[in-house]
Amino acid sequence: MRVTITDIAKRAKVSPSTVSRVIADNPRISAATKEKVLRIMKEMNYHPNIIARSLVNQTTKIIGVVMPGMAEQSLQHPFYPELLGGIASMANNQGYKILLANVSTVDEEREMVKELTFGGITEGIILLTSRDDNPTVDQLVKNGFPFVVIGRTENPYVNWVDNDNFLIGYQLATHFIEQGHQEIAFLGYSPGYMVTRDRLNGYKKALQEHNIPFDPALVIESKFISDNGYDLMKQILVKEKRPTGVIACDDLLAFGAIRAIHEAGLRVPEDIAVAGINNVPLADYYNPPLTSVKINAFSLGTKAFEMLRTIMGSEIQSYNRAIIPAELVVRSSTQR
Amino acid sequence: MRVTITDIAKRAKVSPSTVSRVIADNPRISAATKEKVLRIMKEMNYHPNIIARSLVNQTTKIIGVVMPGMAEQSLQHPFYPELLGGIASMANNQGYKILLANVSTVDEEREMVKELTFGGITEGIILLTSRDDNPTVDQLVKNGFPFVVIGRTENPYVNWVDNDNFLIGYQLATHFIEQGHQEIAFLGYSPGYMVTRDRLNGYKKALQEHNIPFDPALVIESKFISDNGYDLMKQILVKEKRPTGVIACDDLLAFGAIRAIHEAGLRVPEDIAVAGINNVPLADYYNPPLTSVKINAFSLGTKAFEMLRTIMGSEIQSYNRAIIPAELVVRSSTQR
DNA sequence: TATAAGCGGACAAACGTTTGCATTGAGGGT
DNA sequence: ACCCTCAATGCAAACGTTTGTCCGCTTATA
Repeated sequence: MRVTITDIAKRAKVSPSTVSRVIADNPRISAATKEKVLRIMKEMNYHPNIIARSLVNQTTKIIGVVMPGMAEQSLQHPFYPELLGGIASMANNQGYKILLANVSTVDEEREMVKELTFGGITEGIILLTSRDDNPTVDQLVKNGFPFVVIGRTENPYVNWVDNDNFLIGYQLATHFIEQGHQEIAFLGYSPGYMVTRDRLNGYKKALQEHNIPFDPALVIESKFISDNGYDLMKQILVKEKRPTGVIACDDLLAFGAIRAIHEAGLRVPEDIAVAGINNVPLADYYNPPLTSVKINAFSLGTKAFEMLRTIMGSEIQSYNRAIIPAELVVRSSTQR
Repeated sequence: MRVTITDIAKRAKVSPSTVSRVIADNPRISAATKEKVLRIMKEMNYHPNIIARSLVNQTTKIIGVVMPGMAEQSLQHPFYPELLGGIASMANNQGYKILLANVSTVDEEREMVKELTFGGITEGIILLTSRDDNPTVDQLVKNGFPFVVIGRTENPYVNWVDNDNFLIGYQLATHFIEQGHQEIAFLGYSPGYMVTRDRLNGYKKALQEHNIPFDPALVIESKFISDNGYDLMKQILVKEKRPTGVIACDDLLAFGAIRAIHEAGLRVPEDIAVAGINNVPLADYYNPPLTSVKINAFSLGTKAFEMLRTIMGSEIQSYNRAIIPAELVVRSSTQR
């Protein structure tokens, strides 16, 4: 049997309310009794029951983090844990805990979000998603629960945090063009994901600014992160018009692509230059070291939490967006 | 204002207890009222308050997962998220949620665990640790809270799940020896971590069985995962007696080592064979593809949860251990 | 017909807190 | 000596559930 506030009260010969006020450090309690109660609390190894406390003051100090398909390969990507780390570190600082919900299907996601919003256990939600047709988001908007999405969302009523993926695509393409490339493949476009769409658009913009015609044949679609770049790159290498540069939507894709290029007897960057996105730890150690874009996932996480706190704490409705700067990291894989 | 069970009761002209029993699908409620109440619940968009429920029946369906230094680089390692995914998927199936606690310091860990155990919010804890002098573990043992550690622990009163790291070291070394190697370096030994100690011992055993003298100079210490293998490998390459094989305690270390070897103008595996541990996704795509050991982190997670459930559900005290088999994956980096 | 049995539902206590308000007692001003 | 004030503490309601017990009604049994 756990020791409760009344046990303390009895032992200290005061009322439970007094004990409660001691815990809250209420100034109306005299120093003498405060000290006595505290001593007894130590003696009996008392710890307040968070559930009971939550019930009365309707606040749990818990936020929910909903991630898609943790069971799948996607979570093996270093991006997720770094993001999670950002959220967690900020949350910790402010005395919040994180309820982690991993969902595999859309239905599961909807059900989980429903439970988290109405169950009274979380005060706010951070949702990881980059698919743009997300019914969960609409649902959250509808019932006015505080939430922040990581990943740009077109629904105007949502608060989100993201990198500027358009700019990322633009900067990468510009970098290639400045290095003298004209035929630049775009690897890993995935129509359902806004991330890749934005990046592709940025890429197009850069081409346009330099009067390079856009060639749809150079865009290779894939199921976002999961597909491996090796196979995708092979698709490119068999084409008659071989590109001299490859922008991959993810470093892992880029690694696969480089391997395919090597196998074809070509060199990186001399024959084909390759860049990835996300700047995974290995990018720097790969052979050749891979040009990439540092996404600052950790900051993405801290910012998301900060935004969520703002929303939860404020009476006035508002819709916020935050852009976390990404930075191009040029390495040998794109430098002659 | 959230809609409560009494709101439903009023509207349905029944008592709150009846509504509660409808939710619990209690057979004492007639089909007619059950149907009526359910309809009204839908209409009013009712969802039970989990906090209140938890308070009365002393069960939250939440388990805590305590990870060290999420804020640090360690969590970027694919191992953690895969493990987390295993825990989460199993937890989800059984209607449990996960409270994620990331702690940066030992003090923080102790404080967090105290809160989780006494706060009444979690029913059990999974602790990730591989340091063997862990005061948190002793604390948990002392107050009899159900918990499982991921990582072998010497304290006899703890339940744990782990790979057989001794066997992993043994198998890797044997593999090298069978390939004709005699001078095999061991990269990434970290005295504070049982996992690397076990692996080193397995390695020694294999040497001994083949009458190869153990040479301490071939063991390169490092701060577990964080150090990069590139620098460590350089330390080896300057030595007069160059090994022909390298066992790295982690794939990331191995990648760095390979890079250093290449830079020194040597080839893998012809001049020096290299193997890692953990079998990260990239191991298969690296150049050359890296021999590694599949750790099955996902199973580690599911098993840990399963064990925790067993402990929580059982009255009788018992101390359980589980070994998740690891499997050697031989690739070109160690094959002539 | 009287009564036991059984069904469906209501009542109220309990879970461990917090908090507005009431109560008590001491001290000070008149 | 009286009242007022104020400080320190106690009382009890409330948060939203669950659940043991009791009650009234119907139906079957003797």
